[in-house]
Amino acid sequence: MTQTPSRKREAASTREDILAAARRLFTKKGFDATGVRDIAGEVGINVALVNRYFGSKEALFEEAVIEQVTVTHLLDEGRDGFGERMVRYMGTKDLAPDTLDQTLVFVRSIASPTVGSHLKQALEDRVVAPIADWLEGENRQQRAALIASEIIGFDMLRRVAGLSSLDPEHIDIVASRLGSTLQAYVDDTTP
Amino acid sequence: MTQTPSRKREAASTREDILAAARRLFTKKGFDATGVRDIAGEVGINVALVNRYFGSKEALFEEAVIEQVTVTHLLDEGRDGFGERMVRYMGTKDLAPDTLDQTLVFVRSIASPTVGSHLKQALEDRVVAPIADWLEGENRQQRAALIASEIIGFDMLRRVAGLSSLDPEHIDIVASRLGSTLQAYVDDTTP
DNA sequence: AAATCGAGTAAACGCGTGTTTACTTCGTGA
DNA sequence: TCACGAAGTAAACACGCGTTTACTCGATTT
Repeated sequence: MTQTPSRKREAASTREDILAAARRLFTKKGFDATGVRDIAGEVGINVALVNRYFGSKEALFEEAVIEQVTVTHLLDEGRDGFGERMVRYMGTKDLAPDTLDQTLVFVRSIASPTVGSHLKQALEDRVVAPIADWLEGENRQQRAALIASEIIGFDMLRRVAGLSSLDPEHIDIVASRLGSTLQAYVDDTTP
Repeated sequence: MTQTPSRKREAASTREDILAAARRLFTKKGFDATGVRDIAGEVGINVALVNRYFGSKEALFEEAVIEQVTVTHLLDEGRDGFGERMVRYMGTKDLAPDTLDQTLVFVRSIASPTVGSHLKQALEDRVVAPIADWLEGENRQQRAALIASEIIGFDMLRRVAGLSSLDPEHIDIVASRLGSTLQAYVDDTTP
């Protein structure tokens, strides 16, 4: 009668495995619908290790998700052609990503009594504020908020709600329209 | 020792009270974060009555929320000036409504394993499809999906995420920009 | 006035959750 | 080599959930 064989016994890589599994599951099902036993099961470890390494499920979410929230990499390519580039990027993303996906985890966890407020703060500090700084002209705060809202709204309806009219096969129609909408916010030209 | 005084003893109005409390709480906290004991507590009745009148929490959600989803009343005033009118309507809604609020309940329950799929279906059948029928010209499905995504995205960031840059005091800036964006989708004029 | 039937209550059931405690197992340095 | 500390496990804890069962109460009906 062999016991369940114990694991690699390497704290650092186990920690990373937990983080990776947490990102995958939090993205797929959101914070509340993801159990610590789900995470431990994916990694192949005992439940207690999650709390041992991260203190709590909430703290794990903080490190696995919140600390990773960023948007600067999307702004690096400059303001020219931002709209269409962004829509094509967002509009062809995989429906079932196996890594952290910021939009999905945001939409699927924003209602959580536990981590919802953390996500709101991260959106404000790490998404909208950097976009506002990146813009030029007047009303940057409002334009940045509108840019974020259109991108998140689009991604929510396409990938979370599963609207087939926004499938990648219609990317050209969507990219030309939503793309120029976003570009108008970037360039500060009311259409 | 007086027992807890029993209620009015009127089935029809009790049922309505449960429906009203359910709409309020589902809107405020979403399906998963709302307990049947919360609902019963608001009405001032015993928990068992909820299942007695509605069968299950899920069936209660169906009757209290899903069956109420509609968008036609927003389309009645015609296509002229739709964009600005819609943004002003959405942009000045109360932050803490005490009745069913479609956007809030959608965003806060879309990740639910229980009712998420019902909400997706309702969005497709009772929101996007009627908008598409209401439009004229080409690519109605895509334009309708984009209209819905912008409105929901805006409302989500303003009222769920609480972005202060979208506060009613900035309604003029937002209405002129997002309003003309929406109008361009309605009129089928690429800006 | 007694019988009846439905509205409402109290209490428990079974299950799943995040977390904690006590234990075992293994690699390594004195 | 052997003890020590860390990595991992097993099992339970306390709690909240949706749901169900058995009961009480009260108004209406005959």
